[in-house]
Amino acid sequence: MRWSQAYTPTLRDDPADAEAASHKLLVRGGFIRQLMAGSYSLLPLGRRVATKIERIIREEMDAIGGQEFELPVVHPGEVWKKSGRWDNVEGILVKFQDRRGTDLLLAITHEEIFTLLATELNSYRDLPQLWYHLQTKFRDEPRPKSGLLRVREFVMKDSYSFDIDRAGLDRQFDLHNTAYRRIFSRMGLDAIAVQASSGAMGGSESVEFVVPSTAGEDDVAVCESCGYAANLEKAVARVAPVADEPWTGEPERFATPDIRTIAALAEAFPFAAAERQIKTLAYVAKGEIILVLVRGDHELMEQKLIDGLGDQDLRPAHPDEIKEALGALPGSLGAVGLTNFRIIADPALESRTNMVTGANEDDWHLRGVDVARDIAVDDWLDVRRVREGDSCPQCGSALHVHRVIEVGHIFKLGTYYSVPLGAAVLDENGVERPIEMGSYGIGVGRNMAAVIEVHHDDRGIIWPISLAPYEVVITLVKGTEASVAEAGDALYQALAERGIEVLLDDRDERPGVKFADAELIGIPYRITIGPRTLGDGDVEFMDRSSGETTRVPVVDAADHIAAAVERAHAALAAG
RNA sequence: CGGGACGUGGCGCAGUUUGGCAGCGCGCAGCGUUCGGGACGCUGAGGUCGCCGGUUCAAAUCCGGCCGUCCCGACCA
Repeated sequence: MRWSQAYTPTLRDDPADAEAASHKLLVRGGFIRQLMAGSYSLLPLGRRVATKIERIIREEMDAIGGQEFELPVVHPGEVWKKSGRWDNVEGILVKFQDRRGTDLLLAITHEEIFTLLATELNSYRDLPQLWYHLQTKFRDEPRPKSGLLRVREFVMKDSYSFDIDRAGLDRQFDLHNTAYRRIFSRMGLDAIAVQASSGAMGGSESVEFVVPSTAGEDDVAVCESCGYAANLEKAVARVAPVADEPWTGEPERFATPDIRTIAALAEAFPFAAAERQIKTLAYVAKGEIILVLVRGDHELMEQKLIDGLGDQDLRPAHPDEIKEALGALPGSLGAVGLTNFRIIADPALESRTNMVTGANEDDWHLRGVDVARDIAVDDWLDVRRVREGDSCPQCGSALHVHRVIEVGHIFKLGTYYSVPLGAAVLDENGVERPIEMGSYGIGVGRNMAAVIEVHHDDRGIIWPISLAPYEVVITLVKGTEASVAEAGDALYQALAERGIEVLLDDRDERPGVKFADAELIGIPYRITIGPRTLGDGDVEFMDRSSGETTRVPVVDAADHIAAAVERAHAALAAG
C-alpha cells in the first residue's frame, strides 16, 4: 500500500479524557474513532489489527477441533425466557419489540442460541462438539470507560463445548486453557491464568486470563512460590492468629461519643486495636437485612459474599433501614445477642475473645465480646478481601496483588443452559442425559488495547509483528528524486513478492513527520531510503522496539528484511 | 443507580463571571521558501456556539427543560 493513498488520520493533539495509554494511541494513530459512549468505529488500521487478532484466534480454535458458526445478534426473547436470563440479567440487557410486538433482545453472549442448536444433537456419538463464532455483543454497561478496554458494543470470540459427561467437559476446558495460552502468547501478551468468580454466567468453575497493567480494572492475588493465582473476587489467604487478652464475664458497655470509624475507636481506646474489633456491615438480600461480620482491620469483598450466598440480588442497606432494624446508625453496629437477623461471619473471627464491637446504640460500644458465646453466627463464610503480603492459602508464602486487564475468561457451565433449553442426548445405555457445557470468551478489541498497554513507549505503539497493521514501512526521504523513488518501488515489489505487508511512505512530507507517524502507529520495521545512504548503495533498517538502526546494501535489503520478519514471527509462535 | 464536570469550524480549546462584530492552536486549500526527526511566510476555505423554549432592543453568555459526552463509587471479554 502506498501511504499517499492510505487513510491514516494521525493526530498531533492528544484526545481529551484519555487516561488509558491505549485509548490515546489508538485515537491519535488513526485506528479508532468514537461514535458514542462505549462504541467505536474501526478505521482501516484498526480493522487490519482486528483481522490479525481474529485470525490467530481462529487458527487456535480450529487447532483444538473448533468449528466456526455465525449466529445472529438479535435474539427472540422467548429463548432467553426459557433460560431465565430474560429476567435474571438486569440492566445491561437491551430489550425491545419488533412491529408485531414480539420481544427481542441484543445478545450479550450466545449460550442460548448455541444451546438451541445443540438440541438437535441426539446421541452421545455426536459428542464432543466444539462450536464457536466471532460476533458482536451489546451490553448496555452503565459506565463504559474510555477506550476499547471497556465498551458497550464489542466483538468477542465465544466458543461453547458440548460433552456427555464432566470428564469430557474437563477435557475441553483444558484444551481451551492451552489454546488460550497460545493465543495470548502469539499476540505478545504474558497472560496468567487465575481462578475467578463465575458471576452471573452460572456454572461451577471459571478461569480468567489476565495481563498485569495499571490500566486494568481487576486485581489478582498471585503466589510466586507455588503458583496460586486468583482474582480478588475469589482469592483466599491464611490469616495469622491473634493472641487475645483474657477477659472474664459478660461484655461491657462503654461510651464512645462521636466515634464512627474503626480507626477512631482504635485511637481512642488502647484495648480496641483494629484487629480486635468486629466490623458489622448490614446488607439487604432478597429484601431481608443480613449482617456481615469481618475483623476490624479487614475489608469485605462483596463478590465473595454474593457467591457464598448464591444470590445476585445484594446491596448495602441504607442508613435509614439500618437505623430502623438495629436502632443505631453505621459506626455503632454490632451483632451481639441478635437472633432475628441472618448473621454471616468471616472465619478470621472464629473463636476470638475479648473483642470490641458496636452496641447498637449510637455512641456506645461493647468490649469483652466472646464471638462463640455472644454472637449467634448462622454461616461462616470467607468474605475477606485479600491484601498484599497475606499468606498464600496453599504454601504460606507472601501473596502479591496486581492490577490486571482481563483478556479472556473460560467457564464450566455444566447443565445450567442445557437443562432448561432441553439439550440432551441418549447415552450408551439409552438413557437421556443433559449435555455438559462450557463457554469460553476472548474480546477482540479489549485484547487490542491490552497489547498496546503492554507494548508502547512515548513515541507510540510498538506492535508485535503478529498484530501490526503493516510489517514494514519504507520511508522515502527526498522521494522526488528518481533514484530514491525507484529504489523504493523496487524494494516494495521485492518485499510484496515475499508475502510481506509493506506500507510505502511516498507522501510529500518532511522526514520528521514520516518518522513520527511510522513510530506512532507502531510498524515493527522501518526501511529508510534516502540520498544520504543510497549513494553508497545502502538503505537503513530500523527496529521499532529496540530503536537499533543498521545499514544494509540495497541488493540485500529484501532478503535481510524478510529474514527479520520471519524471525520475529517465529519468536512469537514459539511463545 | 448515587455524586461531579463539560458540550463553541475536522481535532484540541479560549470566550460565559459582568449579554453587545465568534476567536486561538493544530489540521485543511493555494502560492513561495524549505526538506534526514513533527519547518516557515503570505493568502484562503470552513461554525444552526448540543437541542427546544423563555427573558431582553440584543443571548455562545442569563433562566427552564431535554439530549449527549466525560470523570468518581457497585458489574464484565
